[in-house]
Amino acid sequence: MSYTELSEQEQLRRKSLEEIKKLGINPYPAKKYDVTAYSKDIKENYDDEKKNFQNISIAGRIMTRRIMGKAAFAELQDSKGKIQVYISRDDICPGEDKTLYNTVFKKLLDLGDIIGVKGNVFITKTGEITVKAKELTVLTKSVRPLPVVKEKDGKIYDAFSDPEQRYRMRYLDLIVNPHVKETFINRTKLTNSMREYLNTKGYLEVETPILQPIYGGAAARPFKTHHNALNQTLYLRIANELYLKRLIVGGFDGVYEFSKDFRNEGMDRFHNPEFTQMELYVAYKDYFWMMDTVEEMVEKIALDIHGTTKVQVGKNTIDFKRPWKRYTMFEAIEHFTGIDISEMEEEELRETAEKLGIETDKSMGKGKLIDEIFGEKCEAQLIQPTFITDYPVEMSPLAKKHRSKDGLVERFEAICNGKEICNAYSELNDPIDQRERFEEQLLLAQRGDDEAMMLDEDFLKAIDYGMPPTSGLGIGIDRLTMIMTNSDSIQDVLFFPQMRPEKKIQIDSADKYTEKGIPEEWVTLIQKLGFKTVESLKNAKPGKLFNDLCGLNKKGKLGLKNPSADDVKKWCE
RNA sequence: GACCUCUUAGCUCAGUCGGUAGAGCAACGGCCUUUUAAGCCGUGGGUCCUGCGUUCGAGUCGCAGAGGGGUCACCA
Repeated sequence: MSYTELSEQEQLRRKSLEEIKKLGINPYPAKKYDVTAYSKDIKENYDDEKKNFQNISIAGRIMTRRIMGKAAFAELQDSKGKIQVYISRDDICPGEDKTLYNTVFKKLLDLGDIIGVKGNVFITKTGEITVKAKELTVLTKSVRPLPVVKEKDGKIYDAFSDPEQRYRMRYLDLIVNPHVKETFINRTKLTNSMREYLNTKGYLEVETPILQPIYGGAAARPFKTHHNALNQTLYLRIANELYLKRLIVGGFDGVYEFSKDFRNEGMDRFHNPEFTQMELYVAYKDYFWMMDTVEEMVEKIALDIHGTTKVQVGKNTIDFKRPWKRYTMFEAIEHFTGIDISEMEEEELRETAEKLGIETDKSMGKGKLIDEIFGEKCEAQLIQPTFITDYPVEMSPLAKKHRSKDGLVERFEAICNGKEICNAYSELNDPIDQRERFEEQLLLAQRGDDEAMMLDEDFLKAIDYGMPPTSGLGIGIDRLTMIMTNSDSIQDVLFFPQMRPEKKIQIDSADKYTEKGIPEEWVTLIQKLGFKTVESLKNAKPGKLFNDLCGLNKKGKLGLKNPSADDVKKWCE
């Protein structure tokens, strides 16, 4: 990056950086800085009677600054929040030399710079808890201006709100928008709480392959990659179900994994190509047991994050208090449409779906039709956490057939705020049935379903040896986090959501210009005027370019020797 | 992938009927020793997303493209 390409403010900051160095101050010191107090703790615990928090050190970013002659107030932001700092010239410069205040603090430091302050806490006349600085240390000079967000009485002015910028530069979002940090802290609280719950129950956290030779455990298009040494196609996992089941075969009673999964499908506010699921498998249990477990676990999570089971999500207050409502899928459909479809065959289902205004096509079998009706007519209306049980067998090739109802499997999903948050089964452990189900999937694939599951011989082999009756669960961590943090987009609960790359403008290097006889010192100026490649100069109007270049030279006081109009004309040929 | 919509200063945004761009904050120069979005006076800062077209003249109109957001489709 050359100097003249920088904005005015960036240039000034770089100049300040040099000035600081000239004063013998290292703007990026190597030595550790001992922080002994944090903004939030000071604000919560300072007691003016006791005069605690004396001789403390804090460190953070300068967020606002108000300078009044020999004294100044600054707001410092550390990892926990903001606190005001009072800096008076004669406190930080007790001797004759007032450079640290007059020059360094007043002139050379900017908003966004990171400093350390040592001093005593007191309360100002206006009642604000403030650190009175005795020492000030420059810890990091920032050479790019921060977006400026102002706040008064909890009201935000000029918020840094462009979603593109916020997601591409999440670090800025985190600095400037405090609620963002809160969301991500709560995300980690959520996984910690869940992990704690599972560990207390004695289940083992494990890790299984992300690169898989055969993708399985869900219906989705995968990301495909290639391993050179093995000369083999590998897929990024879409789920880890089949590996965790192998571990149950291997004799573990309960295993779980927080699993980054990858699905090569559309993106919207509920979908990101990589996302996180927690999958849990417990031997000798069934799906009724698993419903109790999910209720208990999610209730605990709500309590750990919010201290209550009630969570505000948009306009809705969602109460995770046990027990949750339970519907079979047929009951739910009857409840919301008034139609009992439990005895219907494929043709009648198709007609019913059409009557309800749902588009159908020939590739849709019985199970898919039922699923569509449910998805269209019921799901969005389920706001309070609700279990939907007993799904059609066609949609669930890894779930055990229902103990008493033909054509159904022992499966449930928990729906909350109109969206699925988890999916669980009594796992299919009959190896013969499992093989047949995979073969049905192959037929579906031939019928044109490009998300049908692949047949995994190695997994079938494992099941042949005998997997105990097992209940399994997959719970969407991003979705659950969205609900628990009142976020309406998945991008708000992922630090770095997937984005298209920013377009790079093609820029020629300086030697391409010098080859044409253009002096090197003019190259950055020419580029600043929009001619990023030598080729593009052919489109330039030489007279205008000549004027512009001399203008920049004069305006920027660069002291370069102006080229002649003829020189410039030659450059443009 | 389709449709709708947005893109102007470091940030948030105005910009009328087509006439070479404005505000607040931030920055810079002043005044000011406890301010509360501190204030007051002054100054600088722009590839109006990109390209092409219409026009004497385009931030503004048309077409194409890029990126973002929303809705739909697919999915969790």
